[in-house]
Amino acid sequence: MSQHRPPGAPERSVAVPALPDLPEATVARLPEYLRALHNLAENGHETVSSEWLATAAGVNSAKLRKDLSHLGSYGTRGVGYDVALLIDQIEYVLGLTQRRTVALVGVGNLGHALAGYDGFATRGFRIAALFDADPVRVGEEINGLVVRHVDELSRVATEESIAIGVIATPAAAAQRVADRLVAGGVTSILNFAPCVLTVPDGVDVRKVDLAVELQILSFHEHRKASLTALPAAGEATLTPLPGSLAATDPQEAIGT
Amino acid sequence: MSQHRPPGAPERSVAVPALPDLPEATVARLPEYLRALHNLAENGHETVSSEWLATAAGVNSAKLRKDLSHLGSYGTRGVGYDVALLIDQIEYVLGLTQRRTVALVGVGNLGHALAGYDGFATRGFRIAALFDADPVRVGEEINGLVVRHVDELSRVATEESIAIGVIATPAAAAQRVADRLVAGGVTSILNFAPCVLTVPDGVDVRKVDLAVELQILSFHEHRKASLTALPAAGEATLTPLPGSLAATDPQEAIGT
DNA sequence: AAGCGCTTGTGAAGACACGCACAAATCGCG
DNA sequence: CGCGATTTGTGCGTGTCTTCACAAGCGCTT
Ligand SMILES: NC(=O)c1ccc[n+]([C@@H]2O[C@H](COP(=O)([O-])OP(=O)(O)OC[C@H]3O[C@@H](n4cnc5c(N)ncnc54)[C@H](O)[C@@H]3O)[C@@H](O)[C@H]2O)c1
Ligand SMILES: NC(=O)c1ccc[n+]([C@@H]2O[C@H](COP(=O)([O-])OP(=O)(O)OC[C@H]3O[C@@H](n4cnc5c(N)ncnc54)[C@H](O)[C@@H]3O)[C@@H](O)[C@H]2O)c1
Repeated sequence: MSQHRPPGAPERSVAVPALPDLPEATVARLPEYLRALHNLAENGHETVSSEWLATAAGVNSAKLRKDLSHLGSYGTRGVGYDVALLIDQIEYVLGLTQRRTVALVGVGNLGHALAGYDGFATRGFRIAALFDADPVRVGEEINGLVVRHVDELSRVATEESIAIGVIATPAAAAQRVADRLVAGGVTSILNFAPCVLTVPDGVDVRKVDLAVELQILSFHEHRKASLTALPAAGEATLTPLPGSLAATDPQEAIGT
Repeated sequence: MSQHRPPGAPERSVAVPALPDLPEATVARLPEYLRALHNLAENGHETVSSEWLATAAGVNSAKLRKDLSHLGSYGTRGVGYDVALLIDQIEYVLGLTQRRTVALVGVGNLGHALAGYDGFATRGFRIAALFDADPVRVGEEINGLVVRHVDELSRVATEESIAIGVIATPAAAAQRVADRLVAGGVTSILNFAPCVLTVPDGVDVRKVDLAVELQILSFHEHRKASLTALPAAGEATLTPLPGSLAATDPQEAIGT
């Protein structure tokens, strides 16, 4: 995650937009803009105002304009943005002009759903390989791809130039899988297992955790309830230490 | 999302922590701490230092201490935090002392995986109902729950006091489903469909979009590549506007 | 060709988040 | 009983993100 730049490189201003240093918050919103733009393009719109696009993406219009201004000035005052041009710009910046290959590890419950998901293909990615450790699963064909054994992971990742690894194994196996991905030269990982991964510098990890999302929602539920029901002492029947709820997570302990 | 508090209420310091106003960033990290704490508890640890817990949760220790300090002072200087106590505190704040009921709408590819996921139960939630629009799917039994028709959604949501709705339908159907959830009194929604939902004030929506995550990773890949390969003009063979890549998303246009 | 309405791009201010660094507190030991 | 080792809780400087508000630019109309 080192954000340094070699001070020797004199920042030669090529004709290419040359990958400006986008704020991370902006990067996280660009995909949303892109999706909204594709919708507009399908509906035959050729231009769109920041107000419109912002609404479609669910953000403030000033924020959207500032985000887009970081890519360069591709809007026309008094008119708006050219939809097709903007799509190309954002896709270029996001690196979607070359379709990235994805390896999916862990073809269980969730993995099956992901393997069969058409959203990969339609949004710029290609699943190039599936892996699992279960001998029963290895060899199975899903969507035209044969599940390989995870022992082949590093080798295949290198051979097929896998760009992104998706981990859908139990948490206990996730770190091992991540290590193998890294060994295979993968520098981007999307982790669905509820655990923290340790990876070398230069490798990006993003995590999607269903339970985290639900618990955040739960907090707000709790808050809303305590605001409306406080005067009547509604939910405040606290039960300070109600034993232990749930706990025992089958997904083994932290191995450190 | 109105963050106001009635200025009349004199902030009576009850025995209950009384739901402090947590920064949103803190709320988003609490579930991660909770998971790490459960791991520690399973391994028999009774106390933990901020340093340890921070590492396990993948954050800076000062940040962790500040986060926890917002819940009140439950640590002991020179010793650390009592694991069991902290678990109870965080679960209380997150509103997990009462197990929240979840309704899952859209039992397709992804929905099946979610319905069969044990992470709901082990992390404080209970799936109370499944819904789908496809007559073939309605009636199917998954994990002891019968799939109901989505027309029953509002009614059942009210009857069963559903706290959280999870949307796993195609994007084109998501807004309609959200409307029905809201009509049934649901005030928290987790949306897996790639679209923006419009909901009344007081209803919280969180979105999980696989493609967004991948595209963010793609950006960083692109960036890493352009940094290392720039001097040799590696990937910089730009092809400024390479026609249109992919596009045509089968998931219908924005219905506004 | 000038005016007018519309929309972009951005300066500035405020809000929020982060992380260092240290004082205050606690424990264990001699 | 006092001291040193340890760890929490937090004040503060710094940087990032958001939002407002408006000047500058564009095209259309007259
Ligand atoms: N199912 C869901 O809806 C869901 C939702 C959110 C998160 N998750 C998380 O995703 C992960 C997978 O969930 P699931 O429900 O698919 O579990 P699962 O048990 O159905 O599937 C896990 C798969 O990983 C394989 N596996 C185990 N060890 C492996 C290894 N070392 N290398 C390669 N493959 C290995 C197993 O053979 C199995 O096929 C879990 O960490 C879970 O917590 C699941
Ligand atoms: N499959 C994945 O791995 C994956 C990953 C990320 C996001 N998603 C998103 O999740 C959603 C579901 O994906 P999927 O692969 O499960 O699709 P799917 O087509 O397999 O399942 C969709 C289900 O929703 C049902 N449905 C359709 N309209 C409905 C309505 N009005 N009310 C109730 N149910 C309705 C369908 O009958 C079907 O069973 C999509 O929006 C997809 O983009 C899927």
